[in-house]
Amino acid sequence: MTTRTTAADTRAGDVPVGYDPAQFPAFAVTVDVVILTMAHGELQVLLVRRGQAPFEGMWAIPGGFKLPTETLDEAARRELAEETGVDAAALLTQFGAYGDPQRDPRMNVVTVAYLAVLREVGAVVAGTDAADAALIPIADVLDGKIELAFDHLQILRDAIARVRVELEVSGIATAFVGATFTLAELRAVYEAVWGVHLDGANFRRSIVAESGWVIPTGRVAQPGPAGGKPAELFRAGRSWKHGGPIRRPRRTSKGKQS
Amino acid sequence: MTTRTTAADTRAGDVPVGYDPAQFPAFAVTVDVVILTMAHGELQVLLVRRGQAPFEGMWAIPGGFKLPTETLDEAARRELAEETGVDAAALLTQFGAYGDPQRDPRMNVVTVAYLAVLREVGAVVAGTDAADAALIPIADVLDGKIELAFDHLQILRDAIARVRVELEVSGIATAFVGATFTLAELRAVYEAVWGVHLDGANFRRSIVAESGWVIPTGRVAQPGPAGGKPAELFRAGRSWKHGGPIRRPRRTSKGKQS
DNA sequence: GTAGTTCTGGTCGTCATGACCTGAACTGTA
DNA sequence: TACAGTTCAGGTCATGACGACCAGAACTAC
Repeated sequence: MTTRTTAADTRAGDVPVGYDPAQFPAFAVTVDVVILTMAHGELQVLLVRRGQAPFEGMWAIPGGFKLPTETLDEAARRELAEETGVDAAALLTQFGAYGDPQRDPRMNVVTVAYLAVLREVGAVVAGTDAADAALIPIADVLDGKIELAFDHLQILRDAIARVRVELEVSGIATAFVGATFTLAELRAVYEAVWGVHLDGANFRRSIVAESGWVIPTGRVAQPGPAGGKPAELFRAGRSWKHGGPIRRPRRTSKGKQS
Repeated sequence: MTTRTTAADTRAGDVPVGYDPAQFPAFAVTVDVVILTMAHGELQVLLVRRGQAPFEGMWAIPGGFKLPTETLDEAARRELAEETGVDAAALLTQFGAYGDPQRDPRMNVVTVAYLAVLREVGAVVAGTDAADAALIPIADVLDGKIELAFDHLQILRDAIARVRVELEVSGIATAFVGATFTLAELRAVYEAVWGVHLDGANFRRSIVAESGWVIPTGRVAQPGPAGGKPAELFRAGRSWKHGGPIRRPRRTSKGKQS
């Protein structure tokens, strides 16, 4: 705070108006989008397979360069649209930036990571080259069965940690399900992300007590192949930006555990 | 996901090995560190006064350029040490990246923002040029009494939102207080950050119930000028990275409200 | 028709928590 | 020294949230 001598010490604000861009360290800036979805009762991530070195043939999180004319959020939105066809800025949550000089062996690239939670990515992926992109269960990645390029394993880990918190503080859960959904579907989201078992009856009690969070549509869903009483259909109520309906249990309830 | 034509569509991974750096949009990357502390019962932020255009004379969050040889975390650590003399990577939490093309009128700068929670920044600040840096109550900034340069108001808002969550999910609270502290001091942190009133007796009950979170030292603190029974002194126990001791009350308890 | 399944609504007991109270231990002042 | 004021420590009490569990309703499959 006293004297600043090296270029590194120069504060951004101290740059003179007529600056020389080459005078400051330049970086490539990319945006990576971790696209999560629920499929077959599991949390899955959309990955693309790399066709070139380095890490050729390995899976990676989709992403691309930020343009000088767009914000980071806009870049993430563009990337999400390119990968899935979904154009929805509201679903994107920035959760981290990664700038290790060695993270890309070719050049010094800083990446900003976004989290996108979608329903039904499967149909979109199927429409593209299947060898190029696929939904992978996150368990397979975290277990090391699927190896990721660059530092993308760390990015994915951070994304999952973030969505776990987000589920509690913002209640992003309804983004995983469709426009209308049953409480069992919604509960499956919490169970898969948190890795806990939640009692259906208690879950219902908590959700409906959080007034306005979900809104009954009056219609009921088709029962599954196993039968059972048809479930009420709900739609998302109050925006999930303003607090979650239930809290992650501290003492884990009995039953399956992640 | 099908065909990629524009340069913007090119994925980072698709860059050939023998690349030309000028071929990709280059950005300056800076790291800004929001340094928060408690003083006079208020949450305060360390700000520096700008000496040059643009935004000359306005207050700004301290920061500087990332070097090509360091990670973002290292850059933040270096900046924190430069501003406060404190060298502690553990206190730094990355919470956001900002890349609006217009955020700096001179050049296209992407900044990565870090949160640092310290005790007793006052002594450090007093040792430097007082006109250059100062602790400002966040209320004065949020109220608009103090105007910030660039998009630093938004960055500060995000920092505060983050520390509120962090207090609950990671229990960063002990970073605000000294090596030893009373429960009243610790409680004041929660009250200031969350803007709620917490009953002292209930607070004690919750904290000591979270076994291992704080550890009694056996010593007692000097009572304040108003007297009162001397308070037990505690030290931080289990690392605050692994969950918080108390939860933010949902239904606000009666008393002062932020 | 029966068994199996799922959803809905309910009870019950436990535990967390907010509100409150009392005594202990200190300060400053009369 | 006596006393008022303050803070801390420990307790009680009532309410409410929540986990565990049960029973009936409504469906599918055999």
